[in-house]
Amino acid sequence: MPRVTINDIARISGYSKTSVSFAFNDPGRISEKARTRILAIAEDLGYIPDPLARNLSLRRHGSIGLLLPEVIPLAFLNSHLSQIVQGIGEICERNGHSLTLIPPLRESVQEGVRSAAVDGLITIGLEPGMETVELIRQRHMPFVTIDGRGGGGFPVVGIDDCAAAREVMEYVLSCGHRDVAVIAFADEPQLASRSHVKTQRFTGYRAAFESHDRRFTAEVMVENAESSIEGGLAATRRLWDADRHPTAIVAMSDVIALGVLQHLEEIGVAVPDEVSVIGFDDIPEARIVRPQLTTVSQPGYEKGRRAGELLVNLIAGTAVKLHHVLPATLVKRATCAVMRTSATRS
Amino acid sequence: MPRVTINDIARISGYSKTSVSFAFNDPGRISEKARTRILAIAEDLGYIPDPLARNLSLRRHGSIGLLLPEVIPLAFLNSHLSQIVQGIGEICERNGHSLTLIPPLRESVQEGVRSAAVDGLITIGLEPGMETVELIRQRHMPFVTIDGRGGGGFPVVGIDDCAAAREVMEYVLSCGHRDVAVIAFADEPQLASRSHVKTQRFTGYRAAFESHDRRFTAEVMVENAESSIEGGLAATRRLWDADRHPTAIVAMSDVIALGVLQHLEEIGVAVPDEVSVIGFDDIPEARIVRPQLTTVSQPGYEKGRRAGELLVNLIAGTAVKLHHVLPATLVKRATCAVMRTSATRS
DNA sequence: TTGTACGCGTTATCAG
DNA sequence: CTGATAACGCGTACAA
Repeated sequence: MPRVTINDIARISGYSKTSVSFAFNDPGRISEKARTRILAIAEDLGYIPDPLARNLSLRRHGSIGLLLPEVIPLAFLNSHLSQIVQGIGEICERNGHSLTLIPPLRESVQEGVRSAAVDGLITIGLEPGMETVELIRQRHMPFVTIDGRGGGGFPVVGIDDCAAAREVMEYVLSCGHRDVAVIAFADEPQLASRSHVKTQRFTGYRAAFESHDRRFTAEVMVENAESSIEGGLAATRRLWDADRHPTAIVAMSDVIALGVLQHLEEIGVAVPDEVSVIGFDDIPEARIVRPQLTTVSQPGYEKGRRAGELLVNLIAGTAVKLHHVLPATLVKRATCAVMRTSATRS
Repeated sequence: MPRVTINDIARISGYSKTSVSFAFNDPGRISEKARTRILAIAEDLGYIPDPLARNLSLRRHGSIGLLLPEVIPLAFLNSHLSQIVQGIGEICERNGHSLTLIPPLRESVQEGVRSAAVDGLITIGLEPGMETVELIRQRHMPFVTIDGRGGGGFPVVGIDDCAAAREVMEYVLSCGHRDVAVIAFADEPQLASRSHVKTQRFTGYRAAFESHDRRFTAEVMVENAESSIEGGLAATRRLWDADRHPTAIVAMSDVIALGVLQHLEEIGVAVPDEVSVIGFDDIPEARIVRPQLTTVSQPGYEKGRRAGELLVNLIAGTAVKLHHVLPATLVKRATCAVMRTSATRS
């Protein structure tokens, strides 16, 4: 049995398409008699308006898009994203939207934007001038960026990454650490979704060093890593394989830090006695791991919620504040300790 | 500046809509001259085909739907879902689809199905005869169920929950535990997405008890809980508040078990010395928590992957095998111990 | 209160 | 061989 369309109902009931549509969407505009008859026939044939055609007519999709900078299996390796999704989800629900995850299509983020069937986009780490931004604008599609560079008419939700990074590094330095390693986000070939955050963090680290009369660039070991447990594990392995033994490792994300902890445990290095480890994000796992992870708590859920709210307002044309900076705070748990005054290492 | 449509390009170029469309989608069917001219004008005006209209024409959405039994913030509290999403994501990517998360719309799962703008649905815990199933069928929409009841033409991907539950409980009993508590999934008012799994698990538990010449129903304490850390925490609190102190707690999910561990730690009960705890799923956190969680490892990623593959084949009309049962194995880590032979409790 | 016509991109079918 | 016409699906502004 083929699909039942509005025309079938119109033909069989003897009324026009318009009347059938009104029977469902604007009952007051047709006679009670017509409505009853139409609804009965529709019910009988199991008529469901085709969402495809319905969306075209209404010029809306009923869905909000989350434009991912990387493939889904990779993106969800970081539970911070999961938290953001939860926050966006709360708003979607409230507004009767679904949430469409848009990975790079045929390896191209742009291709994803071109064909995205959504009413608006939440993006990650966009900056004015990027090609992706131009494309979104060309499609006249409302969008919000999480962790991007704001300013102008650019709608952004994020934290002050520079200040947070500085606070972390000040803490590490004040603990007496002299041999510090930073495990940073790897540069992405595609959408450079973390480049702004990365730059901000480095600025913060540098400021901390300078306030201690030290030189970041000359003193600190920097490793790049995929933001995942595996990434943190590999980066730490590279460090030790090259015989570089920092006494403190500052990771740009908790999942990376989790990998660091795992590798250190495997090679028998005690945390925090021999090496301190600090993460960033404060994902749920940070409280589960032992010792509990010292990290920067940033509100992932709230970031998603705000971005969702802002986007919905942008779609409705009622947006007021385009620039949202949420609080982030250093949470001192158990993986960062004051350096012992003995010889730092061999 | 308003949206540029195919009609604008047709009008300005002097060709018809057909030719414009061919210039993009079937270059061989128009002259080189026409193509060049059309493409130039389109480029110039920044023409992007409206995905809304394009989808209607092609009768496809370019998206796969994941029908969630509960609101997004709640659903993602369990990382097992996150793993499933990753698996589905891998397939989406490969086929150029996006992934649409469909929460209950206006508190109704059915409403979500009605308006879902997707080419097919991956659902959770559906069983033949359910209202939701009828609705999906009415929409002529291909679907796959994860953790549902199979048989007939019902496409299912899952594990043997009964056997896995039996194995868990056999192990617990063989460790000498006499006072066992089960923390089960709470019954859902909406889509009963966990009822089949729950039934299967109970059947398995019961079988284990019987093979030990004991009676499950009479002996075991059963608590229901939301599948989240918070849920496990609350259930454990209820147990202890009622002065019921099992020596082994069997949770139906790892997140619940994580909550159990957290509460036991808070009230100073040693795991596994005083109480053993067993989870289900083997989410990444099970290896992060200390002591490491004894649990049933079921392949969340693979479940998603298989479901995605099956759905894509169903959409293409090339599906072969409709019933996929994946392996699940008991992983003995550190939260379940042999009962000491001393008095079990006061 | 109800019907006509339009919008959108693709493609089967037909005309030149 | 090239290019145009018309139909698909629905909702709704506008006309009757």
